[in-house]
Amino acid sequence: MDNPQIAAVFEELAELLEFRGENPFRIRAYQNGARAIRDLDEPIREIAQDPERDLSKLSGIGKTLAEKIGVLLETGSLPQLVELRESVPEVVIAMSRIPGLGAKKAAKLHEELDLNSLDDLAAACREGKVAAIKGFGKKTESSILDGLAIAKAASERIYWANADVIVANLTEHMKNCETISQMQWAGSYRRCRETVGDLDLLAVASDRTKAMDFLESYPGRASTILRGDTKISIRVEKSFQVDMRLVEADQFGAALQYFTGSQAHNIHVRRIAKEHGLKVNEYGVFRIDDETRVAGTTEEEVYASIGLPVIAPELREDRHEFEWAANQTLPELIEPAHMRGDLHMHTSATDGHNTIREMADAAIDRGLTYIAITDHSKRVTVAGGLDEDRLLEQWKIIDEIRDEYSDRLTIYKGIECDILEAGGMDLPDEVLGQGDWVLASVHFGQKQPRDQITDRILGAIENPHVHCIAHPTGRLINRRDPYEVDMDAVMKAAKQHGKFLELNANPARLDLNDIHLAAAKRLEIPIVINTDAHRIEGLDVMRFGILQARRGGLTAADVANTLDVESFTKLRKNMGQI
DNA sequence: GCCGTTTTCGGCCCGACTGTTTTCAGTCG
Repeated sequence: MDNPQIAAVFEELAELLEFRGENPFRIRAYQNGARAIRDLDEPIREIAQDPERDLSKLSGIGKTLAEKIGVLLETGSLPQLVELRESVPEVVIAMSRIPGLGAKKAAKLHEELDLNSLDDLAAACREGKVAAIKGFGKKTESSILDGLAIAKAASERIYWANADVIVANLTEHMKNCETISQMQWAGSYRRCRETVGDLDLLAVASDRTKAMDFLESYPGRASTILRGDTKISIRVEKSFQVDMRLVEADQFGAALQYFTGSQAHNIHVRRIAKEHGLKVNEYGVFRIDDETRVAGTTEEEVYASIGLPVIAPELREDRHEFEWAANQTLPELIEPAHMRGDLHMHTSATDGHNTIREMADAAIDRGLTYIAITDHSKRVTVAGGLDEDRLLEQWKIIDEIRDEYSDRLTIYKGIECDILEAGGMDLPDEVLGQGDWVLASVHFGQKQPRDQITDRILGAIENPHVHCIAHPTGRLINRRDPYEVDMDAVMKAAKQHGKFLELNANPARLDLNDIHLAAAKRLEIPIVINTDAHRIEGLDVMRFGILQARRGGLTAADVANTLDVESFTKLRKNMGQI
């Protein structure tokens, strides 16, 4: 089992224990353990096998969890989990996913009414059986019915890029609200997570009622979920939740810090604050002994009050950021202005929509100084992939137009060559050897077992004509799981053979993920961030890749295509690629 | 279940909102 799989076991364990009414701190210990393992940038198996190291020394892992990890690594399962699964009916778990119902209420409903499905629950609500239970009432009953209707859509996290569009529209609307003097988006949107579950808007308003009315007048509003004195929640576009919190101007920094999260990061902030004799909440920072307020207007103040510099929102996951902040070693994260090249794009020769010249001109418009043209190889028949002859023909064209671009843009002769199902590359070595830049990628046989697909990718890495693995895990967020590939083995091989790994900037892909990126950084494997553009506008997704890189803690120095052409060439020479 | 320059026991972040309650539990973030 790998880190995510082990983390998933403890997450499920925590969830099931909640239904059993276990000690909430014990539940949280399992959740913390799961997070610690998921966030680890090295394989937990290696730590377990290293006689010099001790799993229980990891933060959040104690004696009990270390033992259970051992069992999982050895046997692949945990008897405790099997038992718990049998004791908690699936329908109870399904019920707890309905907004407003948690573990306690779901368990109570199941206990009082004989329910076998969500349909049974809906029927019970309509018959008034739910309202008759002690602790439940008419309103709960109707909100369960509402919740059932939207449960599926409401639980779906959307791509950051799509949330960004909603944010832009709502910002445009709210800008016209005269009573609001200050506003900012917080939450996972501000932390630039690859997906966003809801949006948090923070605002200072002289008239809160008017500000809430104004939000409710947003044309895209579908409904209002709740409205109190300081907080309102609405749904936009049928199901997506948007919260607005109204705070005083001198609380803005504390509120921004608080609502940006993550929850784990905030818990850590408050723990440090306690050690300083301080209490942090969304209204400010206060001395515990006499309630004196010491900070709150800006985020800088809040962090400074506990002796830390401001931490970039992308890093606020309680991974390494507190250690870095304390040591003054927070990374200077990569920014869009750092990018010089884009080494993965398609043209109308295969499934792209623009010509080489159009892509080149668009790249120049975007401030790039080098690109690689990387159309598909012949195996990708649906895309009209290039065979040997057509590829050599395309490279001849690139040779011909290179001179006229030479003072502005270097154009590399590239290919996105498929790694075949049975292993091996889709084009012969003597052809690949004539190009400048060879991406290798998996498009077929994605569901192969772990060993098989890992071997295919390792084979590509060992091929001297391959320079980079494109979209190394193949996942499509919310739509397709990653290959069962052993990423640790891929990274070690990439390091050993001097190959790049791609961070694919397409908002549906974004592989590598933040944990992979942190691991690559630790192993000093150079990353390239590529757009995989299929048309001119596709070049603009670069910024999504950069946000993902920031979440991995990458600086410009960790990303090879921030280098100018000369330095990039020098790096490749040092890696033995040319 | 985890953790420790006050602690190996006794804590564990903190508050808003809701619904069903007469003072609070559950849920959410």
